[in-house]
Amino acid sequence: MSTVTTPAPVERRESLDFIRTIVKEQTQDGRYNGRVVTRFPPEPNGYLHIGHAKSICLNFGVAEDFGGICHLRFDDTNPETEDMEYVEAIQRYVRWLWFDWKDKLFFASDYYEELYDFAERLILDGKAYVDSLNEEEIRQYRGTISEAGRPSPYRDRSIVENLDLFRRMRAGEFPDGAHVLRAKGDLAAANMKMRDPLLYRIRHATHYRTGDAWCIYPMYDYAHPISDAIENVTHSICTLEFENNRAIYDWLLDSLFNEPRPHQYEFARLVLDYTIVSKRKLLQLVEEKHVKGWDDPRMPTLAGLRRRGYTPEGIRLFAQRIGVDKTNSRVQIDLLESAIRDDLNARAPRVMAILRPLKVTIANFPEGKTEWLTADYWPRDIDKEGTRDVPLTREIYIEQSDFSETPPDGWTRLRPGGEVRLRHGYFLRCDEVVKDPATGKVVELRCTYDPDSAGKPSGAARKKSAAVQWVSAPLSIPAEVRLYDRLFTVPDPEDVEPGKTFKDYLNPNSLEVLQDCRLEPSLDAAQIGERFQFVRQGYFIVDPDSRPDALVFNRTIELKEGFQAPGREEPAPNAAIARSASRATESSATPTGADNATGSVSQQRERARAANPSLAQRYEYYTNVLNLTPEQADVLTGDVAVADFFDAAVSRHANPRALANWTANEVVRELRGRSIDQLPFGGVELAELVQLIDQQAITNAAAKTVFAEMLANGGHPAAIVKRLGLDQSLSEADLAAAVDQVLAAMPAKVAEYKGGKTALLGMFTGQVIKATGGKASPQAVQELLKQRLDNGAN
RNA sequence: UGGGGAAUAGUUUAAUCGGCAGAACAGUUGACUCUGGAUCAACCAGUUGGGGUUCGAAUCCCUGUUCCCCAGCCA
Repeated sequence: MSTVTTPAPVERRESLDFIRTIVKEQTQDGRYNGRVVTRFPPEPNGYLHIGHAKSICLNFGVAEDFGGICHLRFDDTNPETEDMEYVEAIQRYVRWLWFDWKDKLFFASDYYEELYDFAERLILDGKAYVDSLNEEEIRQYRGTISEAGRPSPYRDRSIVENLDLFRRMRAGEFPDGAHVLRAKGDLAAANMKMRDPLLYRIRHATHYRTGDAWCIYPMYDYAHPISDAIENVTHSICTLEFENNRAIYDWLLDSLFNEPRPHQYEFARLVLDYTIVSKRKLLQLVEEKHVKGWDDPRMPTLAGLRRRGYTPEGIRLFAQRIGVDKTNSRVQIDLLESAIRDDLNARAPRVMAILRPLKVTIANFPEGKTEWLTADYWPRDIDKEGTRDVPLTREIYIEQSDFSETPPDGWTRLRPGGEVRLRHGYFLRCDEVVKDPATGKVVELRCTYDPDSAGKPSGAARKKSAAVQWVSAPLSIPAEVRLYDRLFTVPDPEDVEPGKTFKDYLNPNSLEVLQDCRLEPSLDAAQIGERFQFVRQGYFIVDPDSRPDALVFNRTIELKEGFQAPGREEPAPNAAIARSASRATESSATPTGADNATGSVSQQRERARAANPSLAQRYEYYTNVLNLTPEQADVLTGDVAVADFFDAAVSRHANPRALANWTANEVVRELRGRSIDQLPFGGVELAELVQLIDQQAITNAAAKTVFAEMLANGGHPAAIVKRLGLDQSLSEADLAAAVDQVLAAMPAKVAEYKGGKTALLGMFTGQVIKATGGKASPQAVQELLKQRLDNGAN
């Protein structure tokens, strides 16, 4: 049997994630002429892990979905940490996931010359300078999050001097740290990243690709955006912690390139329960021998997962199912495991293996006889065919856990005097239990089989007994089987108690090696990397440690447990405890009632009133005389222009309450940064609109339409109403017709409504109002709808 | 404490214009089964709190709360 070697089709999500939504819009509006170019930009200084898999699936997946391409670019701008070994490993695992970068393999180090030229151009444009402060001084000068930075004394060097210095930096005239190239950003920027970010530093180090050709190296914030632009990337997708860096990204590309240029979008990185992905910590696990290496099957590296037996398809399925969003989240391990099982279920042939053997002698089976029974590789529900023969002999092994002297309720396996089916074979009855007199441990079962029961239905009496796996004692083959459990005992190993480290949460039982396992003989020729389901136990893969006649299997994952045998040790009981504990911590934070508003926006308005007595007076007037709520008055008096707008409205139409609502809710929302007097209409026009509502000349819904029109093009409400034909001239007959038409068009929904789903009334209402062009009044519509629907008249 | 982000079932996520809160995983129950698997069916369960606008709010307005990121010559 060999495992399938083409990617299985992966299920699709029905809706687009926010990145794909953006890409779709932009391909449709032609911004990039329909081009979609993404990139996966690893730094070759470590191994890929499950978190990278999410990013790979996103970047390559988006390209695939929109007929574009994803570049594989190594972001190798730090000579001290990078290595060719990682470059190769990374390529290997991207390919393993079945992704293809075609001929688009790039290295930032190939752009060093170009990058350098752009830097000179920035200098020439007066946008970058050589700073000669040392590292500590630069930190000092940068300020903190609450205080602005100060300009470096070297910030105003002349272009000529900057150019000269920068060229000499390149020429190797200075030692490490003597100078850096910095962008002229904004030292007072609240975004720390914009306080004159470093572009180049001096490093007399040998680069794994460029050797000693360079002694200045670009920083990520400089190299990354320009590399994207050089490659004509359209969508540069990265994780959330780079959100602040986007300001540099945009600043740099706007300085150097024209639209359409690349743009950066950020998504939330994967955080998986019971897993760490920090390079430093992973390295520590390897170096301190908590695991056997980078590809230890307990490691979250792609190397580890592969060796464990996880499939690329399963991992892609997992990525598909967790989706992409900007919410920081923790994914339960079940989601991953379930995806892997789903994939393996359809592709791993079933075989019989005994992990913890219990000897069974079948008393009525002739000594020396071997009966070959035909066994299917696949269960009925899998659409695949294939069989092999398994030998039955007088002495066999079954799983220790399939026998119990004192079984609990609901036990379907073997018990003294009880029966089970030998899978693919006969029924077996346990007649006698043989124990070690010294320990009292069960060492053998004496049984008899029913020679007439092979291949026949179990019958009612035997229906609820299990069908257990077994192997011939003399004809089975030995194997080592390695059982893995989660590496950590807590969901979040990085969330450590004081005085502890993540290593204190290592699961001591994460690996269990079974030496005395017995496999059915068909497994004799199993190849490294082949996957099987050991019936009723889980999915297993042949480990590279295997030698001829000394097979080693890794348990990829257990089958979903439908029944937990009592007495069987649960390896990670702390899991449930830890989980409920973490939940308790989460919910222990009880919201406290807010006394005084301290939000910055409300503070600004308060400050405005404090600074301007006229606003303060108006606040009093609005609350005391016009009877507005404090909240309304607050919003209206935070800005003179807004208050003026409102006053103008009130003087035109004396309904302060309604005008306040419109101003505070609808008008303010549309400002979005601009001042209220930049709107194409004023308070007077708003008042005219409200007056039309008050006079019942138009409905509220129609008023919203008019408002949108005023917003777009200005104009007088009455004129717009006329132009749009929104006068409330809907006759009762017209309304009734609209209602009937809507109901007739949706018989299924009507039935649902009558079945009790009254929430549909809103939907019907909306439909009718739309059908009448906003002319119908909601109250009238709903009254009529209820009449029609509740009378049950058909 | 400044700036930037994010809050929808236990978990990960959907929800065109303001109009039916929909899935998957987990859990529970049942059917089926020569895997206590798979499959099928059903159930459980949700809009971060408080106000407001509206006939109608996850969605709009106001106001709280919580969480994440930023002060590397790392990426």
